[in-house]
Amino acid sequence: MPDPKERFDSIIKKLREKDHKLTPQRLAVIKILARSEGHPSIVKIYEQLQDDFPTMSLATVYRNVILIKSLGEVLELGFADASNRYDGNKPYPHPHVICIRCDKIIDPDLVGLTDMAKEVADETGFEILTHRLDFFGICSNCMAE
Amino acid sequence: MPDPKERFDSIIKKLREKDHKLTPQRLAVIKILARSEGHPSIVKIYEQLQDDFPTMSLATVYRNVILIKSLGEVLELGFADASNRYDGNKPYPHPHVICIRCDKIIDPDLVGLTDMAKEVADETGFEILTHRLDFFGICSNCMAE
DNA sequence: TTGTTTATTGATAATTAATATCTTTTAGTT
DNA sequence: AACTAAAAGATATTAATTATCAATAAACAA
Repeated sequence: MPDPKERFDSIIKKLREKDHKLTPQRLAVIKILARSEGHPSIVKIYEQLQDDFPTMSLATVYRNVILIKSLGEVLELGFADASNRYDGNKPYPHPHVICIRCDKIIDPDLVGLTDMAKEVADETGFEILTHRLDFFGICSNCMAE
Repeated sequence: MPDPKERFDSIIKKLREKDHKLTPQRLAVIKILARSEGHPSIVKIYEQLQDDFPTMSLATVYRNVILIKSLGEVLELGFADASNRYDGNKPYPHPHVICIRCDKIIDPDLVGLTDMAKEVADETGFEILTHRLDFFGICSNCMAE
């Protein structure tokens, strides 16, 4: 797992390059994204900021996450039920394992995916730009119940 | 590709088993799902039925697709932008290649995914129930433009 | 074939996450 | 300290999906 501090600095650097202002709210969102503990949702980020920024608007969280995403510094895991989750710690495509009971998301170690992308490109004639691999199941905690 | 006729019959069989009524609208939706040419969206299915059922409600398409899905006879490819697509021809998990320009979706031949599921299960302690693998890129047609 | 029951349809209202709008505030700079 | 443009906060809007409900029709029995 990349160091959250380094991730924070990378994101700040990109924002400075593009002349975006560094507001306290923005920095706070980035701080959470840089860690991305548990692959938080927008609302989870919003809730985590309630103590420090009680007046913060949910729209501000949306706007900032979208901005960071536009810089390629956060990976969006979009779901059809709109329960999107975000990973600003590893913003590049990588597989996920998702518990359908408790919604926990973890990153497994898995190799051979880039080979697959190449294989698919050769077979289909597509120029493959990105990919997404999710495994769905029940985590050991939830299974114990 | 499984024979659409056989797929149609399998779905009908399951509906009979569960004592669901076979309305003309339902049969028409199933006929399209059994083929699933191009992995249609709800609206695409709706539009295809306009000639034969001009008064059909969009809600009816939604309801029937959801019903068939609840029987495990259609694979839902959910997307965060709500542009969901459906495959009633191969209702089990399989990889997809998606053109982000023209929204075409095709099924590549690809092996080794079940091995991965096993690998992930061993590593994470999850009981893996299903998975989803999408490759995103530009198809050769769109690239030629 | 007719009648009865109950799921399904069609039409529309309700829901809800995400986005847009607009005024106020403030970060960055002169 | 003043200026300017971006961002925040509050709220309205949007749009896909789901829920509601009266009317319809499929399935089945007499």
